[in-house]
Amino acid sequence: MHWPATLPPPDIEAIAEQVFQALADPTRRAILARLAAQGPATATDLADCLPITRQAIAKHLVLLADAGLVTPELGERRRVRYRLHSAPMQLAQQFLAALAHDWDDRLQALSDHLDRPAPVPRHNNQHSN
Amino acid sequence: MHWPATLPPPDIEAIAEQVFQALADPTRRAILARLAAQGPATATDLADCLPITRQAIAKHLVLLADAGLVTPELGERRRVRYRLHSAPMQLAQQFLAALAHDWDDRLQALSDHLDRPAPVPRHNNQHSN
DNA sequence: CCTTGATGCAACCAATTGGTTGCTATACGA
DNA sequence: TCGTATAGCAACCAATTGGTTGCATCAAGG
Repeated sequence: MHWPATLPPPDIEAIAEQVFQALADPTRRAILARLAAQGPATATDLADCLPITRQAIAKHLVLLADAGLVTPELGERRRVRYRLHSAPMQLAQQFLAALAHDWDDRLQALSDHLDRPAPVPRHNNQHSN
Repeated sequence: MHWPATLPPPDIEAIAEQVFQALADPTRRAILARLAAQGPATATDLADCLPITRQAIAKHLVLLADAGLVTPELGERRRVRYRLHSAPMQLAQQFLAALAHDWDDRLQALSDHLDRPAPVPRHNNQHSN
């Protein structure tokens, strides 16, 4: 399902998950690389320079379109050209950055806490061990 | 295969691919979230708070360790605790950022090129609309 | 010594995935 | 009108994946 790219994304994590899944496959990355290098292309075009069938390409393009990384646009002769769209990747990138930062924060807090399991009270009235 | 984390990564793209693959799975993200929230844990610990078996967790941990997101450390009673490691995620994040930037550059160049197939001369002699 | 709890390994299973072939429909050109 | 080329759909297939059960092993504690 393609939600219009102008509306704010319903869930950053969902977008990020789709982008991760999309980018985890080498064939998908090849498709994206081709689109980045030569601009919009049809599934048939892509099948010409990749060692798999047009239908396999088409399936990948559906997945990429769902992730928002690519948008289909109807051409003149009922041909559908797919154009690259980098916005969701930047979203995923921000998500990754936030996640890494969050992890480091939490782990730092944990380590701080575990280093001082019984913080020394300011008064010297510790009444037991 | 665990290459020692002290050596420089053999290939950024390979690391990124593994991180993407790792982060594409919700169970794996749950494991990582748990490790971020409560610190290092064993596969058995994780199985206690997730609805799948310890062996399933263990398989995910192998994958996560391969991606470098987690490092196993041998504990006292032959127990193996897994500790979170955010470095490869930051690498993947940088990879994503570079990729997005590269795409935008190439697409901008393409669009520039296609917009001016015959560059307009500087004089105001545009002879048609 | 025997029980208990934790790890590791292997086999197995079902669902998903990446890919193919085959078919239909449609748009253009000779 | 017929031929060519492209897009879309469905069925099928093999490999991978996420998960399970079962078993052998090892470390402590009674």
